[in-house]
Amino acid sequence: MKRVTIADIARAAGVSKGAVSYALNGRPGVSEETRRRILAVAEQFGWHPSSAARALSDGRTGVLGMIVDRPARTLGIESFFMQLISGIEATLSARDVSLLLQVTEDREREMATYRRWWAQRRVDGVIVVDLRRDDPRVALLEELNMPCVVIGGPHGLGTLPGVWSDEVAVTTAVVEYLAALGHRRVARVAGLADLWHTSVRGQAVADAADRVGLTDVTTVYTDYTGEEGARATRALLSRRPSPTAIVYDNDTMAVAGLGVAHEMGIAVPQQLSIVAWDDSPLCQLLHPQLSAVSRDIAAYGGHAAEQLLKILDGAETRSFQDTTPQLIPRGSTAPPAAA
Amino acid sequence: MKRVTIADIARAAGVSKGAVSYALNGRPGVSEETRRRILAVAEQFGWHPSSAARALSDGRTGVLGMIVDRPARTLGIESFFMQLISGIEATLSARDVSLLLQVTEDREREMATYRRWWAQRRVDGVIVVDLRRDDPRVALLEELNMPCVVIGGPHGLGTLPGVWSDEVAVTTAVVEYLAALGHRRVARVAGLADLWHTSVRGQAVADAADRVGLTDVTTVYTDYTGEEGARATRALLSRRPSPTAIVYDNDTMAVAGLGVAHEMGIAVPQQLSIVAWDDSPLCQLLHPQLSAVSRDIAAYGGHAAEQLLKILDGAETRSFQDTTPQLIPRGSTAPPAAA
DNA sequence: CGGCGATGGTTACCCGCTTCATATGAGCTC
DNA sequence: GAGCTCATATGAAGCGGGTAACCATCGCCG
Repeated sequence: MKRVTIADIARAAGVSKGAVSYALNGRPGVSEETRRRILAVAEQFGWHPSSAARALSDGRTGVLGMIVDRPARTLGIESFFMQLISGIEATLSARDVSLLLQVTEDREREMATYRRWWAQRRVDGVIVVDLRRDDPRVALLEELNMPCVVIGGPHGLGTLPGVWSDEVAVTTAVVEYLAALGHRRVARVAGLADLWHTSVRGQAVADAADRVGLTDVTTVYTDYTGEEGARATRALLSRRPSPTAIVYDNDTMAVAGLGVAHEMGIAVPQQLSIVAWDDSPLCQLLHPQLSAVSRDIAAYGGHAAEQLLKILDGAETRSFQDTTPQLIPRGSTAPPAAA
Repeated sequence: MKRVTIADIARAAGVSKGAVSYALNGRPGVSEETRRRILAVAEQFGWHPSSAARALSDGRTGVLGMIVDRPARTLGIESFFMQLISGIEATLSARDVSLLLQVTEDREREMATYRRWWAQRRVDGVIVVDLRRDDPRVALLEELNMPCVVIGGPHGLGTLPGVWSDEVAVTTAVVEYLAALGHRRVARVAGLADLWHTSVRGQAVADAADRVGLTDVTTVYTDYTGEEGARATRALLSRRPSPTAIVYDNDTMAVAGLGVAHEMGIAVPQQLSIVAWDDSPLCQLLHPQLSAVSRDIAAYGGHAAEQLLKILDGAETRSFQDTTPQLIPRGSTAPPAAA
């Protein structure tokens, strides 16, 4: 079954291929009446221009790429990416741009994919996630001169544009809040040590702790899984003296931590306060409900997509600061039991 | 900065464009020595053939599409899709095929996108999820004659190939297990009523209940969110007599249900047994750990991708039955308290 | 009435790759 | 050495659009 092409439309409308192209793309060169006739015929045939032919001719594919480099095991448990993706999609689909997604467990492969995608002109640009310290992808993308937006920053971006939020501000707010409640021994169950935002939060915690006079701040690094969150929590709660508050870098680990507290007979929030990073519906389903740092992840993705589209439209590459995440206190935080 | 094309490679290697093409694609027509020389030059230039030009010429894009039509709100909470996607990717990336993803909240838009993708030749085929009863997408894809694989079945597929597992068998096993424990009043908090697998499970529950002599089986339909799972649980546990066991169609709702039981002072598993559908690490982080129906979702996605690739390679369209999900009993199921 | 600028439309070439038809020449056979 | 076959390589035609350059009308003005 032969497929419909621009030539078929031209023939059916009694005009040349060129006229069809002009009509379709809203360019001058055809009268309003002819344009309408052509569009009607196209509609009737259900014709859309071949993306390959169009891409070949004008060099644009209408596709953005995104590579997620996390083990499958940790991907499923985090709602972050799915929310991010739906935010990106909401922006893109309004402009008929599509998202090419790659999931890999290998950083070399991710780099190779950027190279290949660009060499093949498979995408117009990419959205980069999980910015790391000394991230080799930054240099690669600069070298390739490939349009992109990094979700993360403002540090470690090189000359690349980023979309980021003020992690320092909210981290400080969390520490100050816990200090104000009376906590003096606070721990943090962090995520992957070499992600930029992990170290930004770490630095902010240290600075804020200094300022409010917390001297006993412990950090444990994990891979974001519930297992490691549980293990870290057990270790922390087995110390003497043990922390009276723990901040988790994602909700899964916070849930696991709550479970461990139950298991060890430690009452939350009476004996232990818990704060989850990245709020999710899950945080409100538990007892007690988890105090959490909340941000609109979908909007975040949407902004990144918008920035990238602007860049592709010729705008100067600029970074974008998103709204600052907010701490939402719920039932899992309270003043510590009298020492 | 002009980009490298096949002509540059041909010139540099001192051969014709045709020879480069043959060498690259492993076709006869060039000697081994020439082939090696050409490939070396290509490697050195970092050249990859333009996907657009290739697609235009041979009609294949090397891209598969997938559309997820769920509200963003419910997408994030379910690990299902992310796991599915990583499984699909694992299969695809081994063959340098990419996945085009669209997230929409609108069924009309999903249908329109299939039409557009196919008319534009943007994808070689699609993976279809969330099969519904009387699903209009089936007729559309049949009409378009667009290569596809449906995740779901074996019913309601029309002539389309599907990848599915024996939901009836595992559902029956769950009911029989609960009956064997001594439960007589069992409830099910189901997902979206018009999804095929929801009704398949419903029918299987009814049949099995009949067979083992459970007469009191209630089903409540939800949108998979924790909120609705909690609400449904509250309603069920407020009845007199109330069910002694509840089966949930996803893990999020099971977690919510556990929370409600806590809230109402109902002991799990002593007074209420809970079974979650689709196991996840989360199920093991709670106390008690949730008994769950487990399946390898990533493998499921991988199989779907494989089937579709086979079809694209000219294989006859055939359905594929995946391994049957297994019930994994944990701490949330026990014999009911003596009535 | 000739010349001029709009307006509306056509033609032909280009984008980068695959592939078919064709050419060249080496190695054989009779 | 003429005639074949086989292996290797080239040239050119298309794939389906975009667009620059060109052409035909027509109305208008001097």
